[in-house]
Amino acid sequence: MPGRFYVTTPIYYVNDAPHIGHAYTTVIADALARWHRLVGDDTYFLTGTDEHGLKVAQSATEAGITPQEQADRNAGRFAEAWELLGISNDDFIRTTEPRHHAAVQAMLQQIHDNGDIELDTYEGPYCVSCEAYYAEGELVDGMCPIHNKPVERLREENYFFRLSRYEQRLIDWIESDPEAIQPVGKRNEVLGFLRQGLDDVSITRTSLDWGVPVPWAEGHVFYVWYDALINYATAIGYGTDDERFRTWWPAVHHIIGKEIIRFHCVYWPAMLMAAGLEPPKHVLVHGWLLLGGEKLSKTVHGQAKLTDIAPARLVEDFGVDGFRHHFLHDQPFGPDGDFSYEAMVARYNSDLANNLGNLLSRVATVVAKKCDGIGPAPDPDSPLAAVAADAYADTAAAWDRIQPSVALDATWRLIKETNAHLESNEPWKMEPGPEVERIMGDALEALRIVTILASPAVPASCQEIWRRIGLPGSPEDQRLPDAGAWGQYPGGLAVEKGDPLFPRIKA
RNA sequence: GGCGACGUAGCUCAGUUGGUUAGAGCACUCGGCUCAUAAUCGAGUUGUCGUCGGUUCGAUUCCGACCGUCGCCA
Repeated sequence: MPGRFYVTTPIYYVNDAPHIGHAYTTVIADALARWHRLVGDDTYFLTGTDEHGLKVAQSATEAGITPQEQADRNAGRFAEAWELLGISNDDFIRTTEPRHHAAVQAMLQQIHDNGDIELDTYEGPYCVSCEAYYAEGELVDGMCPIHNKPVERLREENYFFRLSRYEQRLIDWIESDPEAIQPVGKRNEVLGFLRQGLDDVSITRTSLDWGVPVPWAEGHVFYVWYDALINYATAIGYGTDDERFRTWWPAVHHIIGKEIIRFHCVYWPAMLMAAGLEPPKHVLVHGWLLLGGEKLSKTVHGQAKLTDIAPARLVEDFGVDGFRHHFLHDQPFGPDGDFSYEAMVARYNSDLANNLGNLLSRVATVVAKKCDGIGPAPDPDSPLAAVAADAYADTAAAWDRIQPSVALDATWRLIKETNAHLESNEPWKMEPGPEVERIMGDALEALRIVTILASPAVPASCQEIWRRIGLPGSPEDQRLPDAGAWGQYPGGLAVEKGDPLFPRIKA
Protein backbone atom coordinates (compact mmCIF):
# COMPACT_ATOMS: atom_id res chain seq x y z
CA MET A 1 0.00 0.00 0.00
CA PRO A 2 1.48 3.33 -1.02
CA GLY A 3 2.52 5.63 1.76
CA ARG A 4 4.50 8.74 2.37
CA PHE A 5 8.26 8.80 2.66
CA TYR A 6 10.25 11.86 3.66
CA VAL A 7 13.99 11.25 3.79
CA THR A 8 16.77 13.68 4.61
CA THR A 9 20.54 13.83 4.66
CA PRO A 10 22.28 16.23 7.01
CA ILE A 11 22.89 19.57 5.39
CA TYR A 12 26.61 19.74 4.76
CA TYR A 13 28.74 22.53 6.10
CA VAL A 14 29.96 24.66 3.20
CA ASN A 15 33.42 25.06 4.63
CA ASP A 16 34.18 21.42 3.74
CA ALA A 17 34.77 20.09 0.27
CA PRO A 18 32.47 17.19 -0.66
CA HIS A 19 34.18 13.91 0.25
CA ILE A 20 33.19 10.27 0.29
CA GLY A 21 31.84 10.52 3.82
CA HIS A 22 29.23 13.00 2.59
CA ALA A 23 28.68 10.87 -0.49
CA TYR A 24 28.10 7.72 1.55
CA THR A 25 25.24 9.28 3.52
CA THR A 26 23.78 10.89 0.44
CA VAL A 27 23.88 7.75 -1.71
CA ILE A 28 22.07 5.78 1.00
CA ALA A 29 19.36 8.40 1.23
CA ASP A 30 19.08 8.50 -2.56
CA ALA A 31 18.71 4.74 -2.87
CA LEU A 32 16.02 4.74 -0.19
CA ALA A 33 14.17 7.53 -1.98
CA ARG A 34 14.39 5.67 -5.29
CA TRP A 35 13.12 2.47 -3.70
CA HIS A 36 10.14 4.24 -2.19
CA ARG A 37 9.29 5.86 -5.50
CA LEU A 38 9.34 2.37 -7.06
CA VAL A 39 6.84 1.04 -4.58
CA GLY A 40 4.61 4.03 -5.29
CA ASP A 41 5.14 6.00 -2.09
CA ASP A 42 4.73 9.73 -2.20
CA THR A 43 8.41 10.52 -1.71
CA TYR A 44 10.31 13.65 -0.78
CA PHE A 45 14.09 13.58 -0.64
CA LEU A 46 15.94 16.54 0.85
CA THR A 47 19.60 17.46 1.00
CA GLY A 48 21.36 20.79 1.12
CA THR A 49 23.99 22.97 2.74
CA ASP A 50 24.56 24.62 6.09
CA GLU A 51 25.97 28.07 5.43
CA HIS A 52 26.07 30.19 8.57
CA GLY A 53 28.49 30.37 11.46
CA LEU A 54 31.85 31.66 12.42
CA LYS A 55 33.97 29.40 10.25
CA VAL A 56 32.26 30.45 7.04
CA ALA A 57 32.58 34.11 8.01
CA GLN A 58 36.27 33.65 8.78
CA SER A 59 37.19 31.80 5.62
CA ALA A 60 35.30 34.36 3.55
CA THR A 61 37.36 37.11 5.16
CA GLU A 62 40.55 35.20 4.43
CA ALA A 63 39.51 34.77 0.80
CA GLY A 64 38.57 38.43 0.53
CA ILE A 65 34.95 37.75 -0.38
CA THR A 66 31.65 38.05 1.40
CA PRO A 67 30.27 35.15 3.43
CA GLN A 68 27.45 34.83 0.92
CA GLU A 69 29.90 34.54 -1.96
CA GLN A 70 31.83 31.95 -0.01
CA ALA A 71 28.62 29.99 0.64
CA ASP A 72 27.49 30.26 -2.97
CA ARG A 73 30.77 28.92 -4.25
CA ASN A 74 30.87 25.89 -1.95
CA ALA A 75 27.19 25.06 -2.08
CA GLY A 76 27.73 24.77 -5.80
CA ARG A 77 30.41 22.16 -5.22
CA PHE A 78 27.99 19.98 -3.29
CA ALA A 79 25.32 20.36 -5.94
CA GLU A 80 27.82 19.33 -8.61
CA ALA A 81 28.97 16.32 -6.63
CA TRP A 82 25.39 15.10 -6.25
CA GLU A 83 24.70 15.62 -9.91
CA LEU A 84 27.76 13.53 -10.73
CA LEU A 85 26.51 10.73 -8.47
CA GLY A 86 23.01 10.69 -9.90
CA ILE A 87 21.42 11.89 -6.67
CA SER A 88 17.68 12.35 -7.16
CA ASN A 89 16.96 14.90 -4.46
CA ASP A 90 13.65 16.75 -4.82
CA ASP A 91 15.01 19.83 -3.14
CA PHE A 92 18.35 21.37 -2.22
CA ILE A 93 17.97 23.61 0.76
CA ARG A 94 20.42 26.32 1.70
CA THR A 95 20.23 27.89 5.13
CA THR A 96 20.83 31.36 3.69
CA GLU A 97 17.57 31.25 1.75
CA PRO A 98 14.72 33.56 2.82
CA ARG A 99 12.35 30.60 3.29
CA HIS A 100 14.76 29.17 5.85
CA HIS A 101 15.16 32.43 7.74
CA ALA A 102 11.39 32.60 7.96
CA ALA A 103 11.12 29.08 9.31
CA VAL A 104 13.93 29.48 11.85
CA GLN A 105 12.47 32.69 13.18
CA ALA A 106 8.97 31.20 13.31
CA MET A 107 10.00 28.08 15.19
CA LEU A 108 12.31 29.74 17.67
CA GLN A 109 9.82 32.55 18.24
CA GLN A 110 7.25 29.88 19.03
CA ILE A 111 9.60 28.24 21.55
CA HIS A 112 10.33 31.65 23.02
CA ASP A 113 6.60 32.38 23.30
CA ASN A 114 6.14 29.02 25.01
CA GLY A 115 8.68 30.07 27.61
CA ASP A 116 11.50 27.68 26.86
CA ILE A 117 13.98 30.26 25.58
CA GLU A 118 15.20 32.71 28.19
CA LEU A 119 17.94 35.28 28.62
CA ASP A 120 20.75 34.13 30.87
CA THR A 121 24.39 34.70 31.52
CA TYR A 122 26.91 32.41 30.03
CA GLU A 123 30.27 32.18 31.67
CA GLY A 124 33.09 29.86 30.78
CA PRO A 125 36.51 29.33 29.29
CA TYR A 126 36.84 31.07 25.94
CA CYS A 127 39.57 30.69 23.35
CA VAL A 128 40.18 33.93 21.47
CA SER A 129 41.75 32.14 18.51
CA CYS A 130 38.78 29.81 18.13
CA GLU A 131 36.31 32.55 19.07
CA ALA A 132 34.48 29.82 20.92
CA TYR A 133 33.59 28.68 24.40
CA TYR A 134 34.70 25.35 25.75
CA ALA A 135 33.38 23.17 28.51
CA GLU A 136 35.78 22.69 31.41
CA GLY A 137 36.14 19.04 30.50
CA GLU A 138 37.23 19.82 26.97
CA LEU A 139 40.31 21.74 28.06
CA VAL A 140 43.65 20.00 27.98
CA ASP A 141 45.68 21.01 31.02
CA GLY A 142 43.59 24.17 31.18
CA MET A 143 44.48 25.11 27.61
CA CYS A 144 42.50 25.28 24.38
CA PRO A 145 42.55 21.76 22.88
CA ILE A 146 43.03 23.10 19.35
CA HIS A 147 45.48 25.95 19.83
CA ASN A 148 47.08 24.70 23.05
CA LYS A 149 46.94 28.27 24.33
CA PRO A 150 45.58 29.68 27.59
CA VAL A 151 41.86 30.44 27.64
CA GLU A 152 40.09 33.47 29.11
CA ARG A 153 37.06 33.43 31.37
CA LEU A 154 34.32 35.32 29.63
CA ARG A 155 30.74 36.25 30.48
CA GLU A 156 28.10 36.91 27.86
CA GLU A 157 24.37 37.47 27.94
CA ASN A 158 22.80 34.88 25.67
CA TYR A 159 19.48 33.27 25.07
CA PHE A 160 19.24 29.75 26.42
CA PHE A 161 17.04 26.90 25.39
CA ARG A 162 15.74 25.16 28.50
CA LEU A 163 16.83 21.74 27.34
CA SER A 164 16.91 20.47 30.90
CA ARG A 165 13.10 20.57 31.02
CA TYR A 166 12.92 17.93 28.27
CA GLU A 167 15.04 15.23 29.80
CA GLN A 168 12.16 12.99 30.86
CA ARG A 169 10.05 13.68 27.77
CA LEU A 170 12.95 12.64 25.56
CA ILE A 171 13.46 9.45 27.53
CA ASP A 172 9.74 8.68 27.31
CA TRP A 173 9.75 9.30 23.57
CA ILE A 174 12.65 6.96 22.90
CA GLU A 175 11.39 4.26 25.24
CA SER A 176 7.92 4.36 23.75
CA ASP A 177 9.18 3.84 20.20
CA PRO A 178 11.92 1.20 19.77
CA GLU A 179 12.36 2.19 16.14
CA ALA A 180 12.78 5.91 16.66
CA ILE A 181 16.56 5.67 16.85
CA GLN A 182 18.31 2.90 14.98
CA PRO A 183 20.39 0.83 15.33
CA VAL A 184 19.67 -0.20 18.91
CA GLY A 185 23.23 0.42 20.09
CA LYS A 186 22.94 4.08 19.18
CA ARG A 187 19.53 4.24 20.85
CA ASN A 188 21.04 2.99 24.11
CA GLU A 189 23.84 5.48 23.81
CA VAL A 190 21.34 8.32 23.64
CA LEU A 191 19.33 6.96 26.57
CA GLY A 192 22.52 6.69 28.61
CA PHE A 193 23.38 10.28 27.80
CA LEU A 194 19.89 11.50 28.73
CA ARG A 195 19.89 9.68 32.06
CA GLN A 196 22.96 11.58 33.13
CA GLY A 197 20.95 14.78 33.01
CA LEU A 198 20.83 17.67 30.56
CA ASP A 199 22.08 21.22 30.82
CA ASP A 200 20.43 24.18 29.18
CA VAL A 201 22.14 25.29 26.00
CA SER A 202 23.09 28.70 24.74
CA ILE A 203 21.54 29.15 21.31
CA THR A 204 22.39 32.72 20.35
CA ARG A 205 25.52 34.77 19.74
CA THR A 206 26.23 38.48 19.72
CA SER A 207 29.83 38.13 18.60
CA LEU A 208 29.08 37.66 14.92
CA ASP A 209 26.35 38.61 12.49
CA TRP A 210 26.59 35.79 9.90
CA GLY A 211 23.48 33.98 11.01
CA VAL A 212 19.73 34.20 11.31
CA PRO A 213 18.74 37.26 13.39
CA VAL A 214 16.88 36.62 16.63
CA PRO A 215 13.50 38.27 15.97
CA TRP A 216 12.93 39.54 19.50
CA ALA A 217 16.44 40.78 20.30
CA GLU A 218 18.46 43.17 18.17
CA GLY A 219 22.09 42.21 17.72
CA HIS A 220 21.67 38.51 18.41
CA VAL A 221 21.88 35.74 15.83
CA PHE A 222 21.10 32.09 16.37
CA TYR A 223 24.01 29.74 16.85
CA VAL A 224 24.55 27.80 13.65
CA TRP A 225 23.40 24.37 14.85
CA TYR A 226 20.00 25.55 16.07
CA ASP A 227 19.44 27.27 12.78
CA ALA A 228 20.66 24.31 10.74
CA LEU A 229 18.47 21.58 12.26
CA ILE A 230 15.34 23.50 11.36
CA ASN A 231 16.08 22.99 7.64
CA TYR A 232 14.20 19.71 7.84
CA ALA A 233 11.06 21.67 8.71
CA THR A 234 11.71 24.57 6.36
CA ALA A 235 11.78 22.42 3.24
CA ILE A 236 8.32 21.01 3.81
CA GLY A 237 6.74 24.37 4.50
CA TYR A 238 7.15 25.18 8.18
CA GLY A 239 6.47 28.86 8.67
CA THR A 240 5.38 29.38 5.08
CA ASP A 241 2.88 26.62 4.23
CA ASP A 242 1.49 24.94 7.33
CA GLU A 243 -0.81 22.63 5.44
CA ARG A 244 2.07 21.22 3.44
CA PHE A 245 4.15 20.87 6.59
CA ARG A 246 1.42 18.87 8.26
CA THR A 247 1.25 16.39 5.40
CA TRP A 248 4.93 15.45 5.77
CA TRP A 249 5.69 15.88 9.45
CA PRO A 250 6.60 13.90 11.57
CA ALA A 251 6.93 10.89 9.23
CA VAL A 252 10.56 11.66 8.45
CA HIS A 253 13.64 9.49 8.09
CA HIS A 254 16.76 11.41 9.08
CA ILE A 255 19.86 9.64 7.75
CA ILE A 256 22.88 10.78 9.75
CA GLY A 257 26.42 9.78 10.66
CA LYS A 258 27.17 8.89 14.25
CA GLU A 259 29.14 12.10 14.90
CA ILE A 260 26.00 14.21 14.95
CA ILE A 261 23.79 11.88 16.93
CA ARG A 262 23.34 14.24 19.86
CA PHE A 263 22.08 17.08 17.74
CA HIS A 264 19.55 14.85 16.03
CA CYS A 265 18.48 12.64 18.93
CA VAL A 266 18.50 15.16 21.78
CA TYR A 267 18.53 18.83 20.77
CA TRP A 268 16.36 18.56 17.67
CA PRO A 269 13.56 16.45 19.18
CA ALA A 270 13.52 18.70 22.23
CA MET A 271 13.25 21.81 20.06
CA LEU A 272 10.35 20.27 18.22
CA MET A 273 8.59 19.37 21.45
CA ALA A 274 9.15 22.87 22.74
CA ALA A 275 7.56 24.25 19.58
CA GLY A 276 4.55 22.01 20.13
CA LEU A 277 5.46 19.52 17.42
CA GLU A 278 6.11 15.79 17.29
CA PRO A 279 9.70 14.54 17.39
CA PRO A 280 11.02 12.89 14.21
CA LYS A 281 9.71 9.42 13.51
CA HIS A 282 13.05 7.88 12.59
CA VAL A 283 16.66 8.83 13.11
CA LEU A 284 18.85 6.31 11.31
CA VAL A 285 22.47 6.41 12.36
CA HIS A 286 25.26 4.95 10.29
CA GLY A 287 28.90 4.42 11.25
CA TRP A 288 32.03 5.68 9.66
CA LEU A 289 34.03 4.40 6.76
CA LEU A 290 37.44 3.43 8.03
CA LEU A 291 40.04 3.92 5.36
CA GLY A 292 42.27 0.89 4.86
CA GLY A 293 44.23 -0.80 2.10
CA GLU A 294 47.32 0.52 0.36
CA LYS A 295 46.14 2.31 -2.73
CA LEU A 296 44.20 5.17 -1.17
CA SER A 297 45.43 5.41 2.39
CA LYS A 298 49.17 5.49 1.82
CA THR A 299 50.54 8.38 -0.13
CA VAL A 300 54.04 9.78 -0.42
CA HIS A 301 52.94 12.54 1.92
CA GLY A 302 51.85 10.18 4.66
CA GLN A 303 48.56 8.82 5.90
CA ALA A 304 45.64 10.01 3.87
CA LYS A 305 42.25 10.62 5.46
CA LEU A 306 38.88 9.54 4.21
CA THR A 307 37.83 13.17 4.12
CA ASP A 308 40.61 13.91 1.63
CA ILE A 309 39.02 11.73 -1.03
CA ALA A 310 36.66 13.37 -3.50
CA PRO A 311 33.89 11.21 -4.95
CA ALA A 312 35.02 12.18 -8.45
CA ARG A 313 38.36 10.48 -7.84
CA LEU A 314 36.64 7.10 -7.46
CA VAL A 315 34.00 7.72 -10.11
CA GLU A 316 36.87 8.05 -12.57
CA ASP A 317 37.85 4.43 -11.98
CA PHE A 318 34.57 2.74 -11.10
CA GLY A 319 31.92 4.82 -12.80
CA VAL A 320 28.96 6.33 -11.02
CA ASP A 321 27.21 3.03 -10.47
CA GLY A 322 30.38 1.24 -9.40
CA PHE A 323 30.78 3.92 -6.76
CA ARG A 324 27.17 3.77 -5.58
CA HIS A 325 27.07 0.00 -5.61
CA HIS A 326 30.10 -0.35 -3.39
CA PHE A 327 28.77 1.84 -0.61
CA LEU A 328 25.33 0.25 -0.70
CA HIS A 329 26.29 -3.40 -1.07
CA ASP A 330 29.62 -3.68 0.75
CA GLN A 331 28.87 -1.61 3.85
CA PRO A 332 26.22 -2.89 6.27
CA PHE A 333 24.16 0.08 7.48
CA GLY A 334 24.96 0.90 11.09
CA PRO A 335 28.41 -0.21 12.21
CA ASP A 336 31.68 1.32 11.07
CA GLY A 337 32.93 -0.39 7.95
CA ASP A 338 36.31 -0.94 6.38
CA PHE A 339 36.72 0.91 3.15
CA SER A 340 39.52 0.30 0.70
CA TYR A 341 40.19 0.62 -3.00
CA GLU A 342 41.11 -3.06 -3.08
CA ALA A 343 37.75 -4.13 -1.61
CA MET A 344 36.04 -1.83 -4.06
CA VAL A 345 37.76 -3.54 -7.00
CA ALA A 346 36.80 -6.98 -5.67
CA ARG A 347 33.18 -6.01 -5.18
CA TYR A 348 32.95 -4.34 -8.57
CA ASN A 349 34.45 -7.27 -10.46
CA SER A 350 32.44 -9.89 -8.63
CA ASP A 351 28.99 -8.30 -8.52
CA LEU A 352 28.92 -5.96 -11.47
CA ALA A 353 31.33 -7.35 -14.07
CA ASN A 354 31.13 -11.11 -13.48
CA ASN A 355 27.54 -11.49 -12.37
CA LEU A 356 25.30 -8.76 -13.72
CA GLY A 357 27.30 -7.45 -16.66
CA ASN A 358 28.38 -10.84 -17.88
CA LEU A 359 24.84 -12.23 -17.60
CA LEU A 360 23.62 -9.49 -19.90
CA SER A 361 26.45 -10.19 -22.37
CA ARG A 362 25.91 -13.93 -22.58
CA VAL A 363 22.15 -13.57 -22.89
CA ALA A 364 22.47 -10.99 -25.65
CA THR A 365 24.92 -13.16 -27.55
CA VAL A 366 22.81 -16.31 -27.41
CA VAL A 367 19.69 -14.37 -28.39
CA ALA A 368 21.63 -12.99 -31.37
CA LYS A 369 22.87 -16.41 -32.44
CA LYS A 370 19.85 -18.58 -31.75
CA CYS A 371 16.88 -16.20 -31.87
CA ASP A 372 17.85 -13.79 -34.66
CA GLY A 373 18.40 -11.08 -32.07
CA ILE A 374 14.74 -11.01 -31.09
CA GLY A 375 14.10 -11.56 -27.39
CA PRO A 376 11.45 -14.25 -26.80
CA ALA A 377 8.80 -14.35 -24.09
CA PRO A 378 9.41 -16.31 -20.87
CA ASP A 379 7.85 -19.57 -19.74
CA PRO A 380 5.05 -18.80 -17.26
CA ASP A 381 5.99 -21.94 -15.35
CA SER A 382 9.73 -21.35 -15.28
CA PRO A 383 11.57 -22.53 -12.19
CA LEU A 384 12.98 -19.00 -12.04
CA ALA A 385 9.51 -17.63 -11.28
CA ALA A 386 9.69 -18.75 -7.66
CA VAL A 387 13.25 -17.50 -7.34
CA ALA A 388 12.17 -14.09 -8.59
CA ALA A 389 9.26 -13.97 -6.17
CA ASP A 390 11.58 -14.70 -3.25
CA ALA A 391 14.11 -12.18 -4.47
CA TYR A 392 11.42 -9.51 -4.63
CA ALA A 393 10.06 -10.29 -1.18
CA ASP A 394 13.48 -10.33 0.48
CA THR A 395 14.64 -7.24 -1.37
CA ALA A 396 11.56 -5.28 -0.37
CA ALA A 397 11.73 -6.35 3.26
CA ALA A 398 15.37 -5.32 3.53
CA TRP A 399 14.84 -1.87 2.01
CA ASP A 400 12.01 -1.38 4.50
CA ARG A 401 14.37 -2.22 7.33
CA ILE A 402 16.98 0.23 5.93
CA GLN A 403 19.41 -2.56 5.08
CA PRO A 404 20.64 -1.82 1.55
CA SER A 405 23.39 -4.44 1.65
CA VAL A 406 20.89 -7.15 2.58
CA ALA A 407 18.48 -5.93 -0.09
CA LEU A 408 21.14 -6.13 -2.78
CA ASP A 409 22.21 -9.58 -1.62
CA ALA A 410 18.64 -10.69 -2.20
CA THR A 411 18.46 -9.09 -5.64
CA TRP A 412 21.78 -10.63 -6.61
CA ARG A 413 20.53 -14.12 -5.74
CA LEU A 414 18.23 -13.86 -8.74
CA ILE A 415 21.20 -12.98 -10.95
CA LYS A 416 23.18 -15.99 -9.70
CA GLU A 417 20.22 -18.34 -10.14
CA THR A 418 19.72 -17.07 -13.67
CA ASN A 419 23.35 -17.81 -14.51
CA ALA A 420 22.87 -21.30 -13.07
CA HIS A 421 19.64 -21.79 -15.00
CA LEU A 422 21.44 -21.04 -18.26
CA GLU A 423 24.25 -23.39 -17.31
CA SER A 424 21.94 -26.30 -16.60
CA ASN A 425 20.00 -25.85 -19.86
CA GLU A 426 22.89 -24.99 -22.18
CA PRO A 427 20.81 -23.15 -24.79
CA TRP A 428 23.97 -22.45 -26.83
CA LYS A 429 24.11 -26.17 -27.71
CA MET A 430 20.54 -26.26 -29.01
CA GLU A 431 19.19 -25.70 -32.47
CA PRO A 432 16.99 -22.61 -32.83
CA GLY A 433 13.45 -23.37 -31.79
CA PRO A 434 10.88 -23.23 -29.00
CA GLU A 435 13.17 -24.70 -26.35
CA VAL A 436 15.91 -22.12 -26.81
CA GLU A 437 13.30 -19.39 -26.91
CA ARG A 438 11.76 -20.52 -23.65
CA ILE A 439 15.10 -20.50 -21.86
CA MET A 440 16.23 -17.17 -23.25
CA GLY A 441 12.82 -15.67 -22.49
CA ASP A 442 13.30 -16.73 -18.87
CA ALA A 443 16.71 -15.12 -18.73
CA LEU A 444 15.40 -11.87 -20.24
CA GLU A 445 12.50 -11.85 -17.82
CA ALA A 446 14.88 -12.35 -14.90
CA LEU A 447 16.97 -9.46 -16.21
CA ARG A 448 13.84 -7.31 -16.46
CA ILE A 449 13.02 -7.94 -12.81
CA VAL A 450 16.62 -7.54 -11.64
CA THR A 451 16.82 -4.25 -13.48
CA ILE A 452 13.83 -2.90 -11.58
CA LEU A 453 15.00 -4.19 -8.20
CA ALA A 454 18.57 -2.95 -8.62
CA SER A 455 17.64 0.45 -10.04
CA PRO A 456 17.73 2.26 -6.68
CA ALA A 457 21.38 1.26 -6.32
CA VAL A 458 22.67 1.44 -9.90
CA PRO A 459 20.11 3.52 -11.80
CA ALA A 460 22.06 4.46 -14.91
CA SER A 461 23.16 0.89 -15.60
CA CYS A 462 19.67 -0.45 -15.08
CA GLN A 463 18.32 2.10 -17.52
CA GLU A 464 20.85 0.88 -20.09
CA ILE A 465 20.06 -2.82 -19.54
CA TRP A 466 16.38 -2.02 -19.85
CA ARG A 467 17.06 -0.34 -23.18
CA ARG A 468 19.32 -3.10 -24.50
CA ILE A 469 16.77 -5.83 -23.87
CA GLY A 470 14.33 -3.78 -25.91
CA LEU A 471 11.98 -2.45 -23.26
CA PRO A 472 10.49 1.03 -23.69
CA GLY A 473 10.66 3.73 -21.03
CA SER A 474 12.60 3.25 -17.85
CA PRO A 475 12.73 0.77 -14.96
CA GLU A 476 12.14 3.74 -12.69
CA ASP A 477 8.67 4.17 -14.18
CA GLN A 478 7.71 0.68 -13.06
CA ARG A 479 5.63 0.17 -9.92
CA LEU A 480 6.21 -2.60 -7.44
CA PRO A 481 4.99 -5.10 -6.49
CA ASP A 482 3.02 -5.51 -9.76
CA ALA A 483 6.00 -5.00 -12.05
CA GLY A 484 7.95 -7.63 -10.13
CA ALA A 485 5.51 -10.44 -10.96
CA TRP A 486 6.89 -13.12 -13.27
CA GLY A 487 6.05 -13.22 -16.97
CA GLN A 488 5.89 -9.63 -18.17
CA TYR A 489 8.77 -9.54 -20.65
CA PRO A 490 6.63 -9.38 -23.78
CA GLY A 491 8.86 -11.09 -26.33
CA GLY A 492 9.39 -9.89 -29.88
CA LEU A 493 11.77 -7.12 -28.83
CA ALA A 494 15.14 -6.45 -30.42
CA VAL A 495 18.00 -7.24 -28.05
CA GLU A 496 21.25 -5.34 -28.38
CA LYS A 497 24.57 -6.72 -27.25
CA GLY A 498 26.62 -3.56 -26.83
CA ASP A 499 29.94 -3.11 -25.11
CA PRO A 500 30.53 -4.61 -21.69
CA LEU A 501 28.50 -2.60 -19.23
CA PHE A 502 31.05 -3.02 -16.44
CA PRO A 503 34.52 -3.67 -17.87
CA ARG A 504 36.58 -5.72 -15.45
CA ILE A 505 39.07 -3.71 -13.45
CA LYS A 506 42.52 -5.19 -13.12
CA ALA A 507 43.87 -4.97 -9.60
C1' G B 1 37.05 5.96 36.50
C1' G B 2 31.43 4.95 35.10
C1' C B 3 28.17 2.66 31.44
C1' G B 4 27.87 -0.25 27.09
C1' A B 5 29.13 -3.04 22.67
C1' C B 6 31.98 -6.43 20.31
C1' G B 7 35.71 -10.66 19.81
C1' U B 8 32.55 -17.03 14.92
C1' A B 9 36.48 -20.09 8.51
C1' G B 10 42.35 -16.41 5.00
C1' C B 11 38.87 -11.70 4.48
C1' U B 12 33.81 -9.35 5.44
C1' C B 13 30.07 -11.00 8.30
C1' A B 14 24.92 -14.18 9.61
C1' G B 15 23.64 -17.17 13.55
C1' U B 16 15.88 -16.24 16.14
C1' U B 17 13.59 -18.17 22.75
C1' G B 18 20.56 -23.15 24.83
C1' G B 19 19.74 -29.11 21.66
C1' U B 20 21.91 -33.62 17.44
C1' U B 21 26.82 -32.83 10.95
C1' A B 22 28.08 -24.02 13.18
C1' G B 23 26.39 -21.05 7.97
C1' A B 24 26.73 -17.13 3.57
C1' G B 25 29.56 -14.14 0.17
C1' C B 26 34.53 -13.29 -1.40
C1' A B 27 39.31 -15.71 -1.85
C1' C B 28 41.48 -20.63 -2.69
C1' U B 29 41.66 -25.99 -4.87
C1' C B 30 39.69 -29.59 -8.21
C1' G B 31 36.29 -30.81 -12.07
C1' G B 32 32.59 -29.40 -16.06
C1' C B 33 31.26 -25.93 -19.96
C1' U B 34 32.80 -22.77 -23.92
C1' C B 35 27.14 -18.61 -24.97
C1' A B 36 29.78 -14.83 -22.07
C1' U B 37 33.84 -9.29 -19.74
C1' A B 38 39.94 -15.90 -18.55
C1' A B 39 33.41 -14.69 -17.22
C1' U B 40 30.03 -19.01 -15.66
C1' C B 41 28.32 -23.87 -13.35
C1' G B 42 29.30 -27.95 -9.78
C1' A B 43 32.06 -30.05 -5.80
C1' G B 44 35.49 -29.30 -1.87
C1' U B 45 39.24 -27.64 2.20
C1' U B 46 39.89 -24.56 6.58
C1' G B 47 36.84 -22.95 12.45
C1' U B 48 39.59 -25.27 20.32
C1' C B 49 32.57 -20.15 17.83
C1' G B 50 38.64 -14.63 22.55
C1' U B 51 40.61 -17.35 27.47
C1' C B 52 39.31 -19.69 32.09
C1' G B 53 35.52 -21.27 35.30
C1' G B 54 30.19 -22.00 36.58
C1' U B 55 24.72 -23.42 35.76
C1' U B 56 22.63 -27.55 32.78
C1' C B 57 21.46 -34.13 30.61
C1' G B 58 23.59 -30.66 26.99
C1' A B 59 26.17 -23.77 25.70
C1' U B 60 28.74 -20.24 20.18
C1' U B 61 23.92 -19.20 22.50
C1' C B 62 22.80 -18.17 30.05
C1' C B 63 26.15 -16.44 34.50
C1' G B 64 31.08 -14.80 36.50
C1' A B 65 36.21 -13.47 35.96
C1' C B 66 40.04 -12.23 32.75
C1' C B 67 42.46 -10.69 27.97
C1' G B 68 41.80 -7.76 23.54
C1' U B 69 39.31 -3.99 20.33
C1' C B 70 36.02 0.01 20.27
C1' G B 71 32.11 3.55 21.53
C1' C B 72 29.60 7.04 24.76
C1' C B 73 30.13 9.68 29.29
C1' A B 74 33.22 11.81 33.33
